[in-house]
Amino acid sequence: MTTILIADDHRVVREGLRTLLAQEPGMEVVGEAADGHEVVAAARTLQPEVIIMDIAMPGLNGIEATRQIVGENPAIRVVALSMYADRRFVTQILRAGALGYVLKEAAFEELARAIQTVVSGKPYLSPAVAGFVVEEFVQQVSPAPAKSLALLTSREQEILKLLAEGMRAREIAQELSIGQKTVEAHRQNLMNKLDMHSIAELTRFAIREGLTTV
Amino acid sequence: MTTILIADDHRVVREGLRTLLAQEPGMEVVGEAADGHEVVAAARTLQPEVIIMDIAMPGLNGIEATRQIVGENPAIRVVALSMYADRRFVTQILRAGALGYVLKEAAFEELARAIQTVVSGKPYLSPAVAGFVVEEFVQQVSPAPAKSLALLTSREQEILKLLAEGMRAREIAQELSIGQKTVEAHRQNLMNKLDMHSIAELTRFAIREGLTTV
DNA sequence: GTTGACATAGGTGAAAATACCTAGAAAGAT
DNA sequence: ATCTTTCTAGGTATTTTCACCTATGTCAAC
Repeated sequence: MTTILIADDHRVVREGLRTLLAQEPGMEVVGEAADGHEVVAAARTLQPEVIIMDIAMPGLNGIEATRQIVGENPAIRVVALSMYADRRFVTQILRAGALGYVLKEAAFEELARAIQTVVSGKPYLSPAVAGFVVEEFVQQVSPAPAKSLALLTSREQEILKLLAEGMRAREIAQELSIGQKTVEAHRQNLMNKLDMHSIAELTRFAIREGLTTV
Repeated sequence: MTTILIADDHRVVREGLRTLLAQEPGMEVVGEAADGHEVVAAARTLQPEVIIMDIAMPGLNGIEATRQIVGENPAIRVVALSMYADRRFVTQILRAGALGYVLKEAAFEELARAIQTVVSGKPYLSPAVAGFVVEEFVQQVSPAPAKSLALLTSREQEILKLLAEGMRAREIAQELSIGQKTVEAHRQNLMNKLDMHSIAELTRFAIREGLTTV
């Protein structure tokens, strides 16, 4: 019996997956988690064989959660379940220790196959993302270093969130009761840390990391 | 027997919902759709009593799809199933003709209750979003008019996509082999159409509308 | 055939973003 | 105790955004 932990911030999605998995012979859902911190804790106590991991979760995202979980117990197999066939997500979560990457556009049958594959220790990638891995292998492309929220201080995250919501430096300064120059300094610092150079990039990053929603 | 059509661009989510609904007595899933155009067509041929409608779908989004479907057949009850408790989404899709609004964070049991409620012609809103409607009722706030991609020309959509991906006006001009001033004019025009005033807002809009991904 | 929408592009000006610099106060770590 | 980090904020300069204006050629609609 393969024990499975489901991590996704949408309860309806968790319940749907749990019901589908209940119909798979040999698979048993032993727990659910709604954010990154929960899944790290649940992995520690439940010691599941497989974790189905959503990437976009509030708080700690799926990539960081995977890094921590696999760091603690490399025997746990993580299957990333993502909305996006984005090369950065694929490379980042694989480097963080995930063995599988399945798109939400895929059929459930593919997810089941991925689970069966990773329990035997072999990787499984959705066809649409397998190409990225091959490309990087062939081209010896050094993947973009993983940028994550963990690089930012809490104040910087706060500034980033407000920037991504469309506020100007002056407005943020008023909101937080600090000087406009201070906000600009924070913005510059976090841009340097993330190696980003425009509000558009910051906005996308903030959404990816769950700091704000679209 | 309540006939149900599921519209969501993620196949795993559709299958999960279908399985969960199959266990509800008196409910029958008669079809699925993966984007807005599909659901409009499916609604016409299948004539379901209820449509579970994801808001963020490629092509035609859930709000526009709802507007068209309810415009054709007001007897069809639409339950919006959304990731976001965003007041604009709530007001827009309700004005487009949806009767229900359920968050993906909600339990499946709540979705089932919403379906039962709307088949009897009564609205159902997740508690987290009901407040918006009450507020607008109380304050007599005129809701922000629905902004959609349909307002923009194809050239404007192209510019918007590139802006949202972090490119500057000068870079876009080079990319499209037109003048920087032209790009700026397009940007200004689409900002006026959408009543938005910053790159951050445009970026979020572009992601919401599926022009680009995070 | 005139009207209107669109893509193109130029001018002007204020505001904001981007990118550097320095620097002090406070808090935490080795 | 010293060092580092963080938050704070000021200076300076360049580039970009944002918000108006006008204007021309094209093309489809009426």
